[in-house]
Amino acid sequence: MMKAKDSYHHGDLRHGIIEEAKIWIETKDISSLSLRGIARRLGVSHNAPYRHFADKESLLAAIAEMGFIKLRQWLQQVLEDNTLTPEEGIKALGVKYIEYAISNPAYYRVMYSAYLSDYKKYPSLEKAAEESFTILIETIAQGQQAEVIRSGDTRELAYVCWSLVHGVSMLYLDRQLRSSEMKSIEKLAKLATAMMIEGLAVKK
Amino acid sequence: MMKAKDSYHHGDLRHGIIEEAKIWIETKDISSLSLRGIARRLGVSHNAPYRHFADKESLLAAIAEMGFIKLRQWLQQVLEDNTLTPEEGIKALGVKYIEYAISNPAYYRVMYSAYLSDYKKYPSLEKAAEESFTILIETIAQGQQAEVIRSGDTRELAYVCWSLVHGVSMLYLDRQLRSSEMKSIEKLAKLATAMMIEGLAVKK
DNA sequence: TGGTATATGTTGCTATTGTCAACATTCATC
DNA sequence: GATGAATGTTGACAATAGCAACATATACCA
Repeated sequence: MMKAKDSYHHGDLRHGIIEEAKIWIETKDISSLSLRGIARRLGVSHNAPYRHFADKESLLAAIAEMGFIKLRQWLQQVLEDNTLTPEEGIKALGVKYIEYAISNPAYYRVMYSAYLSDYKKYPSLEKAAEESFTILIETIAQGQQAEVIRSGDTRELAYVCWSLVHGVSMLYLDRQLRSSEMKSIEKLAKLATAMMIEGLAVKK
Repeated sequence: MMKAKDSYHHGDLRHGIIEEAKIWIETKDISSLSLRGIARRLGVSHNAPYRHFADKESLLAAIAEMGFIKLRQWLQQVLEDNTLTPEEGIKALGVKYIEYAISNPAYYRVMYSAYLSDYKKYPSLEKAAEESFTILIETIAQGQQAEVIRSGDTRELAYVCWSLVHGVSMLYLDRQLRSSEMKSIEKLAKLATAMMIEGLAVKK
């Protein structure tokens, strides 16, 4: 199924639309994204995208879903290193999470933008989001079993961790962190996760 | 300057627009917000809002600015209690911040939505945002002077705290925290700030 | 091989929106 | 009471989302 130029059919329009949307969001911004604009860039009629996405929100949902799947893959990489202690694992997950957001701004913006009002309308998106979150939950649970992470509602602890790395990511992407510190976003990520671990640790 | 019904002039249209926009964002969502819709609801011509706001983004900027001013007021209330230790103060600030976000979803959404692409276009907004952040910075600095908060770049520590409470707030507003836990958002806020304090504390 | 259902793309249309320009009315001030 | 400024209105234009009807290519089957 090759892309055939000048042919009636595009070849892989669905994929092309998603890629173009990602570029748009990265270079311009998400609020100006338009299906017609994307169609224009792809040299396709203004209604062609509707053969692949029910509406604009469905396109965003598809992108978000891919974003969560990719996020999970990134986080999974961290777990492949079996030499890490539970604390190191959680810290590494946090840093990796922030790295992901920064490296994939378009994905991350769509995943957590208010443009996707109702997650529940897209079950596969919800599933992908939950699956990436599961990695964090399980890692924390392991730490609790090893008695290096404080006991208590695992999901709640995971929410706190998630909130922290999500906050860092969003503030960074929204350019709320002063430019001088932008260079040291990695440093901030490490500081944040290090502090998080201290809050997670069992009291001695 | 009373609101005069059936008169040519509205009375206080600027204020009315902002209030109506807030209601819209709370009941519907920010992406569907339209100036014409607001004008319609206020029984005013579709272009009347342009006498008060240069464009749609300017309206959002005005709302965001008010949001930051109000946030600062909320946080300031915490500081008025002189009996708090630095740690308690920081914890209370964090909880108050989250309470603010939850109690004022429309404000908070606008303050941190991607719809306001360029903060720098609105200097007074930037100033209001920085001023509310200053409260956190100064409180942490005091804790450092009292040697109960770890030393290091104060602004960076403040960024971590801000990220955490921002993350909790955004995830809550975006309904990413499971409904069963939604009731206990206050509990989550307390847990998060308590963990944060442990990460901030000086090592013993 | 040829024919047909289906997937994919196009054209044309309507309703809505943001925003501009020109005009109307009221208010505030001298 | 007159006049300039503030505020509101009317009418226009371009862009957009999304629907319906139509066109073309593709896949699959007899």
